Amino acid sequence: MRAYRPLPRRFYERSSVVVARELLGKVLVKEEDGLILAGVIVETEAYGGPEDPASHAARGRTKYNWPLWRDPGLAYVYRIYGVHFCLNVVAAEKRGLGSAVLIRAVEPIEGLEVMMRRRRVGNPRLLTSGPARLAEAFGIDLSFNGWDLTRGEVLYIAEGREVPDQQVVSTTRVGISKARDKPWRFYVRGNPYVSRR
DNA sequence: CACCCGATTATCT
DNA sequence: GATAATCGGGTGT
Repeated sequence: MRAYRPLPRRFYERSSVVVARELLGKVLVKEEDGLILAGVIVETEAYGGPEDPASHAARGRTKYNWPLWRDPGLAYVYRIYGVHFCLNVVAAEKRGLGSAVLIRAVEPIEGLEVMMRRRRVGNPRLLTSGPARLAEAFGIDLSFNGWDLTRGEVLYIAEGREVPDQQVVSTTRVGISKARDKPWRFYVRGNPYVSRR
């Protein structure tokens, strides 16, 4: 019996805004040769298709963003500022719409020692409280671009705990210059691993 | 080819 | 608060 149950593809076959909200409380899992890393998703952001100027889909298809136009449930990993990686999961009512959800923060629950070694920090709060921080802690790089997160192998997202609406905060997205009015960032109120800003 | 900007973070002052 | 890290993608000469 598996420790974590991967979310089925149909979970991701909804609008990215709905999926971003529903991903709160789910578990990001990485399995590397028996080593297990896991963290509860506590912060996400929804990005639309080409009609959302803040989305990478607005650039049209490029060498790296091709997963955005493939099946919901695939990972879209990109390099940012030349030095970091960020993890998205493709989410849309149907294939080809270009929308996705950025995983911005998780609360680490398994594999803390390995994460601390990779991140070279002692304070647990600095391990995974930001999209590039969690990518480094989990060892996520461009080799996972296009990875199918529904297969339950190596890197996937699993069932977790329900987060009641009362604990969910919706605000505008972080770090963008276009379409700044959309309230498509979601996080768990009071969780210490939510990224600061 | 040159230049600018970016879904970020660590490390200064 | 300011800056460097320096890759991917867009734009303009």
